[in-house]
Amino acid sequence: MQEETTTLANKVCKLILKDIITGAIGQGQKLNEPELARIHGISRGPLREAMGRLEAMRLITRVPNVGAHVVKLSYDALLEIYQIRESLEGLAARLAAETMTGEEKLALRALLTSHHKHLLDTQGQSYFQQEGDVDFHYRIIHGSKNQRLIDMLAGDLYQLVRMYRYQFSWSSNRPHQALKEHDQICSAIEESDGELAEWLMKRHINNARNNILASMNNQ
Amino acid sequence: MQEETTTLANKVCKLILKDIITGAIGQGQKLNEPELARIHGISRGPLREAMGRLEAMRLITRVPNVGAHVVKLSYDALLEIYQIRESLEGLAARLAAETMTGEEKLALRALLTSHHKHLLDTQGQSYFQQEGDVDFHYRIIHGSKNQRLIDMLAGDLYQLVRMYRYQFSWSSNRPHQALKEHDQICSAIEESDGELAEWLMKRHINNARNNILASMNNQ
DNA sequence: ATAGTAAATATTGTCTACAATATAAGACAA
DNA sequence: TTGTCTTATATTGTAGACAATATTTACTAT
Repeated sequence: MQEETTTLANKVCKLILKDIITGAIGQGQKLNEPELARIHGISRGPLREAMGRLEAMRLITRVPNVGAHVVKLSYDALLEIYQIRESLEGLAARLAAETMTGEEKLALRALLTSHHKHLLDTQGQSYFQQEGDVDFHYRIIHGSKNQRLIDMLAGDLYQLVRMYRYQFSWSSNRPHQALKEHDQICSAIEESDGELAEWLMKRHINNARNNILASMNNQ
Repeated sequence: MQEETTTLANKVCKLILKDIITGAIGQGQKLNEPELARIHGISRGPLREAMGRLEAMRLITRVPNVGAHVVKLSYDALLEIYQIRESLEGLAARLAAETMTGEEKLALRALLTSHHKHLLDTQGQSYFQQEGDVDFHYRIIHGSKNQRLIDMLAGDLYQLVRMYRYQFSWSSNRPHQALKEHDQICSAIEESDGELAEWLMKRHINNARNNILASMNNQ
């Protein structure tokens, strides 16, 4: 087994990333460089590099000579993200339908079968449901074979979505419906019907968006 | 007039960015830290921060303990970008049609009028035509009012597009057609017809994409 | 001559110290 | 008490030196 060799900035970046996503470092909180460096036992050099990456992901914002703060989540920003996801994941679904190999399609179907089983076992509501959703979308994104698209969706954007899931905990209260929609998308991909896959994916994400809107009005 | 105060990393980042986009620093070229620092008269600290941002824009790639290299442009990557632009700028056009103020719409029309005049004066082919195209798309993107979308399109993605324009010099040999398409999009926006604006923008970018494909086959 | 290995060099990663800027605390006047 | 200015403190930005890793060069054996 090869020893995983990486840079300090990388390791610390992942640690801080996790703290931000889970909320251990709260929204709007200031990131103090000497303090963070001390906590992780490194110097400010690599720490600042780590912070630079978090800034690139737009999880923190930096002002020269002032410092870095964790972004503040808002429903408006979340809706913006879902608009973008609808466009981009729609594209991803179309490309996936056109280019996924038979093997990949089988694996996607197998994933859905396992989700279906889990949903019956746990009667929805479980944490698994969230991760399952992520997995499904993740596979389709990668199935698009468009590297730039993959980077945009599976990189920065999904970190933010994860952050919202942790901290807004809106726990999509429509697991059966969502799974059914996944099924439809999967079928379209199996039949290499790109146009349909795109349309279904856009509707699927739009439904999720409306779900968010509804939970907004409840508060 | 307020003195523009910023950080060394910021300034040097912009300088190197320009050199990469114009090709002064060629594709695939290694970026030597001590050398670059000496050239710009700064230390390696801020230089590395600047490089971090260029990496975030995906204009350079870094490998731990090895170093940074300028990305290599390829038709495949360019086509990937145009697929994404088609989706995202289509979305931007729809949102712009739905949310642009009367003032913004007037300014957009004025821009097109000026482009039309320029095209007659210079019989196309001019450098201006490129920048004009950028301006038009830029305004629509900002008209969308979706900040995340604006960042994605007007930020990283457009730097790459500029780099391709400089170094592939495919000088879209269809200025009249492109201007006509801009006109149509502008009209749809003026009428607040979001659906049509989206459809026209997607076709517009797809045409540009086909133009690239054609110039690929010529080589 | 070539392949492989070991020393030498160069480059990147990291740390510490200092300079520049911003923030907080305290003194003074209204 | 409140607002403003001055001073003190803390934090960020930058520089330079050292450590760790990669690359090149030189050498040896086949």
